[in-house]
Amino acid sequence: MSNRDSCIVKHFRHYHPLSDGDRQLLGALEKSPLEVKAGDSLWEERDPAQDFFTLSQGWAFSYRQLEDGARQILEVYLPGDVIGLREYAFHQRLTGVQMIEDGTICRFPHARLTDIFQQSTTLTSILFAMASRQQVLLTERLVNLSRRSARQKLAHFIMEMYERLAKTAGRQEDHSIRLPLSQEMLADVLGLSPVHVSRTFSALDEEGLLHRNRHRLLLPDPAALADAGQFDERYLADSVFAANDAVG
Amino acid sequence: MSNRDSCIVKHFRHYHPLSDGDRQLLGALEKSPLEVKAGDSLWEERDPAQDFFTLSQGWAFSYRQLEDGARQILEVYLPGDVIGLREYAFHQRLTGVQMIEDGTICRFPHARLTDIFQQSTTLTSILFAMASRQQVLLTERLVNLSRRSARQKLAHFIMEMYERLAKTAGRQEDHSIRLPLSQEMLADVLGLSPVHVSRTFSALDEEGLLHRNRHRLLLPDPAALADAGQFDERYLADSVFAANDAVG
DNA sequence: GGTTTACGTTAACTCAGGTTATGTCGGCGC
DNA sequence: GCGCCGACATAACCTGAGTTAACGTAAACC
Repeated sequence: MSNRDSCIVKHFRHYHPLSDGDRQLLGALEKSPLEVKAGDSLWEERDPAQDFFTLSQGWAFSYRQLEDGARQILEVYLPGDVIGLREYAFHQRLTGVQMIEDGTICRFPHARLTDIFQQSTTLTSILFAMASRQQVLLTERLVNLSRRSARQKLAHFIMEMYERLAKTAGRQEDHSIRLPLSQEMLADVLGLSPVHVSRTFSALDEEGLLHRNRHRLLLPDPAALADAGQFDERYLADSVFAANDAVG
Repeated sequence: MSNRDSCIVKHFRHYHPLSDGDRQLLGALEKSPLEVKAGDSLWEERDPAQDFFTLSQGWAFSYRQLEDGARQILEVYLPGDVIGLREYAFHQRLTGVQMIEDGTICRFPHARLTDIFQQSTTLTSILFAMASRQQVLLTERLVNLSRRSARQKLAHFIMEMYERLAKTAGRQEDHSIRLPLSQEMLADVLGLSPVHVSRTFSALDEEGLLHRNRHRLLLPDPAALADAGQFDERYLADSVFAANDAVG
């Protein structure tokens, strides 16, 4: 509860109240926070997989590099997200992770997850809820990639970021968000070419659904943008309470 | 150990040896096996989410229905797979699930998962490994959908099924598999039109990479097909041992 | 045994988005 | 101020896959 709480503890508390024992257990498992720079790689594909990270500050993304040089960005991580759950059952990393901006991360050793399983049902439930949530985010991204037009893809992704940021960082009065992704990164998220991302941005801008100023995006009418992207926020419905119910 | 073991117990044992206590815990949680018909729906989007199923016999798939009528198939489940982990942290189903063939399923109440967390670290680890594996499968499908040509998509999906079937049902001498999906379903898996699935099948057939006879597929040279689909089986690397390491 | 129905095939045409190439703008070192 | 560099914009052209529609085929039903 004090401000000596680590970033891991803070994040887990965001999901569910923790007992002192839970807090100590989490604290004991983590190594000291690590400062990282924009562009730094947390790991690359095929690296040995032996820990998780929590992202305390800054943005990151995970990606797959294809044989033909294309890169697919799989997930964008915001402060508070846990990174690396995907590879729990694997010895090797299957995806790389890089920082988008300078930030702070906390290491969380893989092998000792069992300590948590043994000692705290609450923490176990939270971890399970996090894994569930990530699978749901990935599912939505998959649908977005396979079945929607460029216009819908972009509108949908921006709405997702808008809502996720609202939950962690609060909402701006002017309905604006800061999205520190280059158009090349957006293309790699959305499965488009950078050129077409630019075209699509211009189209949305002309329609008045979206205005850009460098990395700041203004959404004059979020509901209209959501509509343009077939965005249905149910998949972001906070996962805390369902997990709580199971615990309670 | 006896043939009185339920299908859930069988499946979990496939991941990791279970103590008698673990077996009893699993057995106590499940309801009786349920016979289901091809086309039966296990649930639909927006249904309340309160249990998992294990698939004992038959194939199933999960899907999302889009506003414009398109359907995206997210995952194909084979006998032994656990269905519904995705919605652990949600109150509502976000995807539907239907049977592809007649089969048998076992219900596994959602709310009581906590009993497992409290009583068995082994079972908890297995469940976590299953969730990790599903996220990895989904990741690969996402890459397949967003970054590969129709030819690569089809080749890749068939290779995935070939390898997954090899693990559960063993390998045929003639390198053939039974794939009970209509071309319409394949289209909905791969984000293609049924027409183009047909064209692509014909092209692979002419190249000698694949021969079809109704639902039976013959792969004269699996390595060549894998190559055509940029298929790298690392993402199917059996997840049991990594989880075991954590337990041990 | 003939009709129905579901599933697959083939061909002609269309179009969203990729590709390539060139242009613009803001920041930065000198 | 000048030139460089990275990020974005715009335009012309190309292509893979969607769409539509007509036709085959095979199990299924009376």
